Amino acid sequence: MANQKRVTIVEVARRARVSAGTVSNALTGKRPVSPATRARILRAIEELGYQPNLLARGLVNRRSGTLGVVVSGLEYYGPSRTLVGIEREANQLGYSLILDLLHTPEADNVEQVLGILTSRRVDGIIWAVHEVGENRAWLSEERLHRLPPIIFLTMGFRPGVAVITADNRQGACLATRHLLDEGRRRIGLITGPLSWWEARERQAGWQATLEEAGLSPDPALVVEGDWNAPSGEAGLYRLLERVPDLDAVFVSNDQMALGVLRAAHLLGRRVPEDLAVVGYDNIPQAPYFWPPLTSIRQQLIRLGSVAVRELQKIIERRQAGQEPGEPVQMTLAPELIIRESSRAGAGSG
Amino acid sequence: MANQKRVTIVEVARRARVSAGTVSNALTGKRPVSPATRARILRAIEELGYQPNLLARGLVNRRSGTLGVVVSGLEYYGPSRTLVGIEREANQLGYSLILDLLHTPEADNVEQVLGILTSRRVDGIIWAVHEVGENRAWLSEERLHRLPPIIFLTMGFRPGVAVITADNRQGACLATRHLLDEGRRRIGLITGPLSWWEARERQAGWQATLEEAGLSPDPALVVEGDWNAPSGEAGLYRLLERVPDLDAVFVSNDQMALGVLRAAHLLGRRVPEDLAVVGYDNIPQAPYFWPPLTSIRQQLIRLGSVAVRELQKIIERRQAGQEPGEPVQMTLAPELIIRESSRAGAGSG
DNA sequence: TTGTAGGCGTTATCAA
DNA sequence: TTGATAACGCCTACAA
Repeated sequence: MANQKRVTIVEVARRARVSAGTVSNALTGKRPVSPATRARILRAIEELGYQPNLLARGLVNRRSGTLGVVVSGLEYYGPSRTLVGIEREANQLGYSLILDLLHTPEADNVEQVLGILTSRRVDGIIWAVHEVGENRAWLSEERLHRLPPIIFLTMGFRPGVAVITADNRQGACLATRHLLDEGRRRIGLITGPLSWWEARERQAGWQATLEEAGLSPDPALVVEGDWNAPSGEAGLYRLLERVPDLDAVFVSNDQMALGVLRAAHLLGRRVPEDLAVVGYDNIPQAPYFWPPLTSIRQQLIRLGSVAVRELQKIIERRQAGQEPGEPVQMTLAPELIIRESSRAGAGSG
Repeated sequence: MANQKRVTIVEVARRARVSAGTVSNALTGKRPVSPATRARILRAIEELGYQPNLLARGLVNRRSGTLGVVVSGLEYYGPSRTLVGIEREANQLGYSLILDLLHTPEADNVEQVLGILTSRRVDGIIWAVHEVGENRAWLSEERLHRLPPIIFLTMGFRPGVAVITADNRQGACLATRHLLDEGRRRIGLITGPLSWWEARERQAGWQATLEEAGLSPDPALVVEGDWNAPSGEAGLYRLLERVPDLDAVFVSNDQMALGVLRAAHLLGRRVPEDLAVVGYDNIPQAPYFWPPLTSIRQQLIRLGSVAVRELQKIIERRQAGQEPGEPVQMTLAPELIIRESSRAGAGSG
């Protein structure tokens, strides 16, 4: 296994009795090759078990055929869905993915991650890290200039930056309006940590919808959670202390909503009769909560695939030496999934 | 931005008034460089914003510094945890990850995936695809020989193949023994699809434990599910038809257990008084099920990190031209997490 | 349609 | 300790 000559394009060429360049042409199709020689070449490749070296290829072409993907919160449902969408589309377009995880969205090793991706000469970057606190501080026009094309997921729009995101505000509107339509009037809100952009967006949607309906978004109706179930449970206790006649809660994710359901159960408040509950994310378990949970579905897989396609456009434009043009800023519509936890007529059967 | 000369190691060298080789040595530390010149070099790097080109480096070193990771079922809890562990450790050891997803474990594009990873010259591969049906048919000694070092997760041991896996059989033993200890005697089983190795292992653990206790693992006690909640729900109905005095179920994952809990609820069977339930995986929602679900925790993050470390050992050995030696075959111990769904004394409060 | 020469950005070898 | 020089494996002019 050791003294085998490494099989390169030159070996293939030798075997097929052509030059290396011709093999290259046969492989990439960038220049015509006669059927006869192509056949010889393919046979040689087959016999030798030749595999082109993409490192070498990338070196000369100055494009690696890779995309850097930076993700946080992969342990949650949302990010992993998005990653699936990214991978699928990237694969489709012939890119490989170089994956980097930030173990917390506030991670301080951003420069290190960017450095590695740059050194690996990725053709583009997808930044799928939740916008939290100051974790976009590094994002300056100057910094972007020294980076490959990059597209951001899940953050607010800002000039000069390509952003694609699910419409969180709209999702919250759908949820809140639904509760209003069901005749609820004292609608509480359990948010995610307000340092998170998404949490603030969802709060804004709730607030706007209430105001539109002529109701006051009383601060007493709002409790800040931490995305996890225990904070949802605690949140409902707090809310009911302050607002005993609460008749609905919009909870910023399903995980916390699960805590809310438990609290309601323990307090003997019937859901939905006494208290309607709507979550967010529509995780796979939601239909099996007790009662089944109304929630907001986001097009997360689609988010991922759209991001890749848009990124590719940017890459190609830059490759062609064209001006970047106005960066995409796109928003994907959410969808309300109604289940028993908020349905007027629903009993607990 | 166009007529800027690309900043390579040669540019740095020119600016620091040394040769390219010296810059390389300063960077890699493979050969000594005098403090003075090193300082000049570092300054030049700084001023130029130089980023080494890892493609070129990989080409000459014949090691890319990347690991290929092939995963299926990323939408589930387990695989994404494992991936987190892999990424963390890989990062630690200085590897980048090239990610490939199989959208179904029976995927037929295995050769394509292997081809890409080989072409990208990954230093090693982690195959984190569930063993299902014939999806290991490609795995032959001959095939392995033409591949970079590779380590498999989640499959049965076989000679000559490096495998690291959570101990599914042991997990099932823990679950079943716990139910026996709680005084249960008619213990049903809802399995995953039996084409899955893990499902069979868990069944084997259940069966062995029953036999050990002198009980018969009556086939009537077994129903095959599909890992999803509806099949768990349907499974309990079927089970109770056949075995009306069933007093416990071991369910092969938490998702199906969620369905079981719903079925029990709808039938008015109290959990755990009438029916004890144990799941598998210990997903984050499990403590918030109603009642909170007893489950089996697997060390999935650890599985990932151990896999990377073991893979590195193999890589280094091969790099050093040593014989591969006996491949690792390691099993990680699971842990029983007891909650109300199976606790004797537990009421539903 | 095919061959030849040169270069992509690094590192390793051999001198100095 | 440092500097030339030759690979690494592939692609692209340019020439034939």
